[in-house]
Amino acid sequence: MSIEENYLPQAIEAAVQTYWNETNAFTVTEKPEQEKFYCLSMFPYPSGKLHMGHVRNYTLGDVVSRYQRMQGKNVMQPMGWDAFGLPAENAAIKHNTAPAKWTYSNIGDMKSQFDQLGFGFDWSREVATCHPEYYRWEQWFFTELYKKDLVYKKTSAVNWCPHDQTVLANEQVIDGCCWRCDTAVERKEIPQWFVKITDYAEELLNDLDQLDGWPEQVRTMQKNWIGRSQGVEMHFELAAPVTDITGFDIYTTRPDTVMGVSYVAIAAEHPISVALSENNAELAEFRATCKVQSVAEADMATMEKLGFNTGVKALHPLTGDLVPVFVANFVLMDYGSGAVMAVPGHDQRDWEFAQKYNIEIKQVVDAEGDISAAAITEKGKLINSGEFDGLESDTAFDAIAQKLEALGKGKVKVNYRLRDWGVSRQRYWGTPIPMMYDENGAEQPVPADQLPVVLPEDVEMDGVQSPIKADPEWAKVSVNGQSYTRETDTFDTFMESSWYYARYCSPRSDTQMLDPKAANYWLPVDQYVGGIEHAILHLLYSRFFHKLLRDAGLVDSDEPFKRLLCQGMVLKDGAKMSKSKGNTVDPQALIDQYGADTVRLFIMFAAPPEQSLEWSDSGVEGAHRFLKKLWRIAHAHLNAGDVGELDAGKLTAEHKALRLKTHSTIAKVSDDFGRRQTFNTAIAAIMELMNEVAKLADRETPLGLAVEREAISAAVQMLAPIAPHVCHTLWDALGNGSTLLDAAWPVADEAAMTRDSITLVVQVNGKVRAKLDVPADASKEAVEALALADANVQKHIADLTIRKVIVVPGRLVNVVVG
RNA sequence: GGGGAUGUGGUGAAAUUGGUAUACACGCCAGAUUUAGGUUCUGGUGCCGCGAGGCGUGAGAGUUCGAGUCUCUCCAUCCCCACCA
Repeated sequence: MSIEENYLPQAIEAAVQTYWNETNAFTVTEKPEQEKFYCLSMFPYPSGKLHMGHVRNYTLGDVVSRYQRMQGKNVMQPMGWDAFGLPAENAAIKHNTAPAKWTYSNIGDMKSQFDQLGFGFDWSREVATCHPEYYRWEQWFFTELYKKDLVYKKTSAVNWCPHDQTVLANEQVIDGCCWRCDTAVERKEIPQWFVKITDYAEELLNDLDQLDGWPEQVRTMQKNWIGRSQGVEMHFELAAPVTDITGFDIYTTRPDTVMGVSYVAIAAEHPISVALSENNAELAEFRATCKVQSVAEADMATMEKLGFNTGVKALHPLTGDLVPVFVANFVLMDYGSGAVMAVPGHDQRDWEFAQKYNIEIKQVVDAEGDISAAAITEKGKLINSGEFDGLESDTAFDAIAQKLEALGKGKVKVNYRLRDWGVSRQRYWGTPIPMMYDENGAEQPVPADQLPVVLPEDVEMDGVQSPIKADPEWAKVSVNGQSYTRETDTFDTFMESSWYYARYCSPRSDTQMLDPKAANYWLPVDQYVGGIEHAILHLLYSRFFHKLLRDAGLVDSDEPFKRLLCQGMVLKDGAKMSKSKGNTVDPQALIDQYGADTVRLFIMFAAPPEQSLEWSDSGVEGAHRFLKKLWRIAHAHLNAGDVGELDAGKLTAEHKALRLKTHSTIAKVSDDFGRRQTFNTAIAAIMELMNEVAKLADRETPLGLAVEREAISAAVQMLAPIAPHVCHTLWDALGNGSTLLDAAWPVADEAAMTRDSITLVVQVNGKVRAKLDVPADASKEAVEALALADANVQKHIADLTIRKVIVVPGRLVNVVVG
């Protein structure tokens, strides 16, 4: 088959995409006898058009998918839409439309761009999280979790704008004010639904060790987020009861310092603080100032530490000494028990607080440091601690814990930083929470046969209140003759994205959430690709959901994602591409100008996947130039004459050299694709190979053309996952028909890679003084003799004494003189 | 405050197990082809030096025959978490 002389990407790409389309090239089914490979890229939020970050993400996933398919695997690469979320509401208000309409229109646009980029998605498995067929199963699962007591309702603090009468997400609070009306944001306590992720904290932490296909960085971030700490919970009695409260618990990780306690601090929302403020206007005012502080301000840590001395005293659990009780703005109600023991001698924050409020600073641990200048936070030997004197901190931890336990005043306790997952959002564009309330306000899950609770799509947005909250009729429901009121909050959109990877295995099932047979064939995901910004939340919630699905008998694995690749950002002029910075590059314009293959090639070539990628227009030109060169070489080759048999016995030195390059390139590229996932170096190696092909002198003889054919074929196959359209066309032209997708990945021929001689570097005292061609099988002694015989080496040895000669076979000789 | 990443030519980057630092590409310079622009091809391109040679991977020390790579102390940039008791 002949090809056009010029590389015309638009025509080629349209034709190849039509071929894939007509042959359903990426539709897959379970084939138990074939090894499967599930390659998943994080589904996008349908925000409008594709940006470069999307292109990078999905090109990576597509390259891995196509490579694995050429390894003979049954590859599933699905795609869908993370369709619920706040931006749709804002866009709907701005464009005076409904969120659903805006979302579906964006999905159409983005899908067409995906097709233009040549991504091999199995569209028969497409899901959109805003479809009732999808979210009904999430609602069903939530009611199942409710029955298992893994879901509960609790009053919890949110950011509240008193002017707009609405809840704000953390990112909508700007400098403590509402992003929309600039009113100061308050903390408000409202009832919300929670899922008990803390029940799985231990397993989520321990199973991180299994995830050896995950970046260490992500595992560390999750570990820190879960934040396991081992400490002691201990009880303090109040000297006199406050209303009916006689005492309280504190949590500490340093029970060894307990003899240094000189005050205790409780949170502003602590029951004792609440009770005392009833009759104490000053305290009530202090609590109010704490309340104004936003829940999410990043500068909380540096905020001034304020305390209020309540005048109330508590009894030290071991000495019985009276210690003052402070209400402090830095104590968090929802960590530990909302109260802390303060040891100014050995905790810097307590030390500063004690300085400020003139509280005694006792030293009870002997370690390096000056207690009059700063707290001594190092561990050491206990002093001034009565019966515990002389014990090391770690031993003292156990001794003091035992003593407290014996006295019934404390016990060892593990605490997690991780909190239960609050899933209620007071917004419209999300999955309705499938709960309802009777006349008495008692909660009840919506029965399975009443699901889904459908979110109305034809609505008008007023910009303040959710349409399902604004319409009193929507919430009215009658079940078995009983009247109920529906929950009008919707789920956090992380709920939908926590299980979509599993739904892809049986996306059309309308009788169950997952078909376990399909799910257990495809799961776990073999390769997950997405942004590092999801390192904690999405990936932790998905891991949690997978364990919930497992415990519901729907999947039989413990973890959802075997191998994880987090791609870096796309930068321009050193900054992340973003609309607000005005430094974006529109992928569509590039596809129109150069074709999808050039865009894909550049983005894979410019940097390794996990590093940030600096955009360069001239770099794109370079990628395009390479594809043109590949085309030109192939075109010339096809017009050069008949290709003969590749008879290894008749090869010239030039032929052998090119075959050596071809097969060592195959070996390198295979390793780069499979093990290292460094596609940039793989492309560089293929470029080197083509540079060698271009220099080939014998392009007339059948044997020379056979050697060239071998090199070009290998290059086309290895480049196929990255630039699939041009490679499909060239592969066809080389006489293979439309078989590239399933063409077996080339295998390096060891015989072609054997060298007769190798170049050896000779150093004198670590400096290169000569390069020698030596027979590949030369002995160490022979190599050493050859190296020492070299004139330039001799010159540098001169009359110095040879102390040592180091021979690294195949690499170098280092002569040490002195 | 805690955790992590990164730092190499004019630029993006490579060097995988401690063994020739700068592969591949961009840019630039020179030449060839072309009426010209574009395209394509060839050669050159870390710094100092006429040269022999010397220097060179953020800075400084250390281990080693040998360090971009390992250890320690700094510096800079970026990211994440952050009053977590």
